[in-house]
Amino acid sequence: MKTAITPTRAENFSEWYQNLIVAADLAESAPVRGCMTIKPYGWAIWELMRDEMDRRIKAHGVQNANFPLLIPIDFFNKEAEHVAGFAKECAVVTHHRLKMIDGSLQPDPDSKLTEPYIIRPTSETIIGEAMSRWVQSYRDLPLKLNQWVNVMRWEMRPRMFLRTSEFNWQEGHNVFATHEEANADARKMHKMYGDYMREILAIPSIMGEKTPEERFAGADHTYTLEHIMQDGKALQAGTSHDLGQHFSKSFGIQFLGNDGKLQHGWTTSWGTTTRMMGSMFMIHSDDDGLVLPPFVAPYQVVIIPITREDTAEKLNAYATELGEKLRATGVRVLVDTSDMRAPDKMWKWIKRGIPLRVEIGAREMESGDVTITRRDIGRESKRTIQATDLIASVNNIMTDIHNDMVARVEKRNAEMIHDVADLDALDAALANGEIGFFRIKYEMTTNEQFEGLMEKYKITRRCLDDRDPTYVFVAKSY
RNA sequence: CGGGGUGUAGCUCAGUCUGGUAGAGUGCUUGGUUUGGGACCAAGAUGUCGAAGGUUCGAAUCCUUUCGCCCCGACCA
Repeated sequence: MKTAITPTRAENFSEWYQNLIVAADLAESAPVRGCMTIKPYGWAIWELMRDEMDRRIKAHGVQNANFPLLIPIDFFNKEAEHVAGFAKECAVVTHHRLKMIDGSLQPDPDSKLTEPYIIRPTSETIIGEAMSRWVQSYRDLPLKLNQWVNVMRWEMRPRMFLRTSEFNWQEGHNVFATHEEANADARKMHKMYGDYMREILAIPSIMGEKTPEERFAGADHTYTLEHIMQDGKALQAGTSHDLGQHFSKSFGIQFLGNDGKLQHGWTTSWGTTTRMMGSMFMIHSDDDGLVLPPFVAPYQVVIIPITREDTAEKLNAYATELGEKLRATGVRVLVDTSDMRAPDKMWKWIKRGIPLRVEIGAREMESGDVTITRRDIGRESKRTIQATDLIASVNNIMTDIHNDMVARVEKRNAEMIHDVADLDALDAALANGEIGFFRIKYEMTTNEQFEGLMEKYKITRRCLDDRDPTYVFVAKSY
């Protein structure tokens, strides 16, 4: 059977992924090293994801703000671990003017900045500086801030959506009076992300704490959401950090308690990025292209009139009218009356992952029927129902699709997680070509033998198992 | 930054070794026949051959310089 995407997932997974992005018209690589242009269809998905995430963030009492893109270099210098973590991937702004020199436009040597700026790779430092002024009294706490911005990390190995030099994200930064509150907050945001990914993106996450080796630069605790791709590799899709007092001490975030004593605050930071989109595309899609979870699909339903020359006008009008009735139930509908052949339209929207396709031919227009096909299941789900029944049930169909998608990923995740008794068993499984996550006692991974396996198989510790933190998941990752 | 590739039509690439004035597939436009899971026929448009310099009667092709990108390593939301 011919597939819309070649090669297929089984033939070459990473090439399939690249072609998927292009075929679904989501993004293309930009004329800037490591960067991508997110195209309108891809951005529409991000806007839906962002809007829902933003609602949930605000429901936690967080306020949005916007901090500068450029960060003075000495801000970065204030937290030692943090510098070490990001120094190797920073873009630096050194000049403020261009000049024509020997016929080519170059930074004007006379415009060199006395102190360079770095383009933010993350904003703990510049937000920390602001917080040190904004937090004076215990009455100012908790202070909860978030921003939706782009950041830049000069990554060595870019991949569309998964790792680009520039990416968009939300970064939340909170301050509390006590460590208990801060840690509870980091966990709360972690859980919020997990719920969001399941309820909106139809992705059940592997959730847990990062081991000390894998922690964020400058954090006491890092809570992560790991996703399992169809090829068994891991992808970190979101994190929440308990930063302890590292940043409050580096930046002087201090307040007077109601006991009259001056003390340092306790901060958290938490973020999700456009990488979530990559995860969602990789997890749900198939050899015919994108499969979108209904709640973030820019169009949830596409109506395709199967026209002939003599019926086109009436059928297009009828389809448009049906589209209006469906829209009135709250679903996002596209009526494709464009000047293309019907089969071409079908493939176009299959590749773009629209959850439900509705086809209407001339006879159906007379009988009041429509033919519907679910994208997540494919042609086996094709059936003919009354248009009035579709209108009555379309929202339930969306929920069904979403729930089925969650269940499918949940089943696959379960199959992809393997318990291993010791390092020899892990070695044997990997040598045998087994893919997925391997669950092993954490204490078994803190030795040279494990270092050797990490090297040999390119595996890393993903996170501790929330259900029993003496166990750790290890896997290959993106 | 080390090792290996590559740059030619919107896209994917052939042509370079052996110099002779620009090609294929796909996409695009038009016309006709088609139309419920990727149609067919015909006609047509599209190029500073990454850039600069050199050799030559003549350069995509040979030489020199230079720039970009891709893959493998270190890094990572």
